[in-house]
Amino acid sequence: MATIGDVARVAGVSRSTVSSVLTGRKYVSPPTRSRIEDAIATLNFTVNSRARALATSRTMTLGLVVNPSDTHHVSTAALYLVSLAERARSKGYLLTIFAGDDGVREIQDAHASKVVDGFLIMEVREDDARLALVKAERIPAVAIGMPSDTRDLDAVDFDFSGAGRLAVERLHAQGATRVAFVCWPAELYRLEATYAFRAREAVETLAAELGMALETFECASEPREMQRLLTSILDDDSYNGLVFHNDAAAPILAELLARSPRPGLPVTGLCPARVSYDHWLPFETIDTRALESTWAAVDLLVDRLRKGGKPGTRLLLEPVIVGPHPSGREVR
Amino acid sequence: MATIGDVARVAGVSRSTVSSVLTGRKYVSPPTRSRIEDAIATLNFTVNSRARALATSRTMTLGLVVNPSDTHHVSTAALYLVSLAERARSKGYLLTIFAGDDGVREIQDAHASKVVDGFLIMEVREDDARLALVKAERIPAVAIGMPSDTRDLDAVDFDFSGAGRLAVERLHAQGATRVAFVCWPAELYRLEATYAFRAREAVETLAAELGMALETFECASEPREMQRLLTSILDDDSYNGLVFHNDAAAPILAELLARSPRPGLPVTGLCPARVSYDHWLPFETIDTRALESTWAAVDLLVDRLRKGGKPGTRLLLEPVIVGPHPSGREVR
DNA sequence: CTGAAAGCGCTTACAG
DNA sequence: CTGAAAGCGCTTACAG
Repeated sequence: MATIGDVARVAGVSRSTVSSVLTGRKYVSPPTRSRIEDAIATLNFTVNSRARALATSRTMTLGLVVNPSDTHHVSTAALYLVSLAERARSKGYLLTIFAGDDGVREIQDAHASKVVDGFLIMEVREDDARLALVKAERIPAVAIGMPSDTRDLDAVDFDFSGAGRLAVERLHAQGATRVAFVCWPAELYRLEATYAFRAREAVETLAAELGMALETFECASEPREMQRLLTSILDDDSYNGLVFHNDAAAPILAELLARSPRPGLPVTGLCPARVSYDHWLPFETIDTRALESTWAAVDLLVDRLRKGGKPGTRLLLEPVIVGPHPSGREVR
Repeated sequence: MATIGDVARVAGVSRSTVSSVLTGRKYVSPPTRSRIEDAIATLNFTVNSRARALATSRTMTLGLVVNPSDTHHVSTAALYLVSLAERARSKGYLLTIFAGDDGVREIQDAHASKVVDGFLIMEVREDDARLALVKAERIPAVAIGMPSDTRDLDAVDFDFSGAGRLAVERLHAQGATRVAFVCWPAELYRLEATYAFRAREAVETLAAELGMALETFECASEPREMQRLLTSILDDDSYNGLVFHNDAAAPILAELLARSPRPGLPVTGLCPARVSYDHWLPFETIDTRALESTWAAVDLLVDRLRKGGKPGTRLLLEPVIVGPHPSGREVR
């Protein structure tokens, strides 16, 4: 493998001059530059990223911190990993995955060993030790999720509160008075996963304000349980509205509604457009914009890394209604 | 951040001795060792991975090469990214994602810039330029998929041929004589994605041998198309058997069968147990063991990296029948 | 506009 | 058993 020294020799210049054209941080006269470029081409030279990382103390890679057990519920998040990597790459960064039960340890280790420049933290909780760590240690990071306290923290998320309210409004406008709210497993609310409890809070609060009778059903993660719960709700004629926030149960709800449609029951779902599309959900859905929010997080982190500055940006993506069957829309 | 020099000073030894305890490649007397360990603890020292990588010329990270457009079809693969990262980490490696339309370029660049030690190549095709590259350049890599020619190549996959045969046998044993075979979109066969065409070849060949009438239906990737195709097949009473190999269409088939069950129609599916479980597929399924095969690929690559040796290992995972509704089994 | 020198933080023969 | 020295392949002030 050719090194910068080889290039310098072939081009008849010093190593620093080669480095100058490589980094582009210094003016190099056109003739010298082109001699160097020729040498690079003939030697098929590529900068050694390890050496560069050591010299610059930047690795040009982002760490994605996920909790492997949470991913079980939020497996849609996994769908976006590849897109995240593409997004990062388009900005000159690589993406490496940190999946460990103890995210704090992962971040500490990775930061101490200087293996990445910053972190994207997924499946954020209201009281999240990982966020406390990055704040305290001033580790570059952005939260994908929205805890209440975002002082000194960069955070990006879909507006789950707004979406919860919008869902209730939609049903209210259709005359719903007795509404069932099917949501995630109880565990996620115990953990206070922000995407779960923000939506729930909004749904329950607005329903109360509007004088609607709302019943909340935490939905277990076993298909059998899901089916039992959903069947009992669909069979209960007293409901005239359903708010649905559980990506994992979406295919089963679609199945049940396909088996016995309930045209008189307005349903509004919250899930990524991709889920709505793949399962062809037969009801309107508020796109939780999973892809866009993770992209925005990448953009924000890269920006912070490049320009520095104090964290504290809070970015919330607006709810958008899609479907039923948004097959006309570009979805991935 | 403390460096190895700081540790050496505090412990009153040379930097090389510190390095010896860090790498564990040299004997260090217990007293010296414990002085060094104390110093490491009090200084909260962590090896700088960039410096180590430069010195050892190993990065301790694996590159996962995926094709972002294929992932659309094989989105289940994405489900396993996190697990792959965990598996790699358990062996001391990090995992970074390379998602680009031109996998060859990705690999070349990453290899030249020495950003990873080896590659896991997903969604392998029969005639795959990425594999040609790693063979020619002797780049450490393992294919997740099984091309016909595996000379000088490490390859791991689920036995899609065996599974195709098994599926046909199952239906044959149940007296099926006129069988519909629903498979992936035509595009995947044009590309000769090995998991797709191996299964298909096996299904078609064995059905012919057994004198069964088999009709193959390539299934588009739009839900609407899927539904149309599946409906027309289910409505056609002349079929008395169905082989189903299309993870993406699984939820829709489940939906249709839920709506109008066809107890007289034996169905055998090929898909990851996870898909069968999540969608609660109402028919038996041959688990394509996606998680296990990717794990095996990690293990093989790490082994190759550690022990060296000529590539040429060919590992095929045996088909296993699960379901219907394998809810009793541990699935992730 | 270009180059010589020092430095990034490790590891690894090589002496002793 | 331990240490001094060279080297991994870059970048970056600093001179000139």
